[in-house]
Amino acid sequence: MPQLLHEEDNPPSDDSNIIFFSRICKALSHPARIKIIKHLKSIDQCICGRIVDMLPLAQSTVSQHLKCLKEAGLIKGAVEGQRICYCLNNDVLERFKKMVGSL
Amino acid sequence: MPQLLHEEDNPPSDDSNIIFFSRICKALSHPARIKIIKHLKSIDQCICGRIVDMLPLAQSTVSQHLKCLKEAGLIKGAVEGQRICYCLNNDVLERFKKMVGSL
DNA sequence: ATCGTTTATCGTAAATAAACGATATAAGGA
DNA sequence: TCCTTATATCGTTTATTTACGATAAACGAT
Repeated sequence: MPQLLHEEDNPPSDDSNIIFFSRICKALSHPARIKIIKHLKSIDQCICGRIVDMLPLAQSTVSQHLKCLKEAGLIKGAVEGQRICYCLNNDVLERFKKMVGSL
Repeated sequence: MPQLLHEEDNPPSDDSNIIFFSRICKALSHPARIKIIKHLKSIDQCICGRIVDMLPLAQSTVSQHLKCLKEAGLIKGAVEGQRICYCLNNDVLERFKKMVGSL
């Protein structure tokens, strides 16, 4: 019987781990984005507008940073009526921490 | 008696911690540089030329990546006659790991 | 003194990132 | 329906990154 290939069956290769890791690092390579992560950590979740208020940057710039974090998988955004509520994606954060630990 | 100000006396501000952290992340935001770090971790120290051999990149490009890691403080290079011997800077690496832990 | 080896730096081209204002979109309230 | 609010996206400018080949600098060996 031929073996079925499911993504979950194959542990990520060393190389794809490194790619994952470098992507997270890139997402965290800007002070504004680190501040966003720390803020979300401290208050659990946050409306986009509060994040804009927190940072000395234009709304469009903050939106760009949020997109960057979202694309890296570090945060998730949930629509709440008119607003977007952001929170950390702890799975990704934990995977990242583990990999840093093994540095 | 006026208090003398030594750098070491002032714990780094939140902000300068964030700057430090973002710099390290930027240094680790490229797969080649992560490979260099992992390699140095696994063999403790390494002549520049071996690192060049390890990576599918031109010598000048690798030299640039090494410079980037050195400027971030992650590695140190020691002249050994004609060659340069690179090794990790564990102090910086440990400080980074601690900060990741507190994410 | 010259030659080969090793590494760093320079110059440059192409790609990506960061910032902004302007504009689009979507939801809620009048 | 129209207006306001909240957020995302577009278009643009400027700066930075990545990669390379060519060249320079330092050293050891001949």
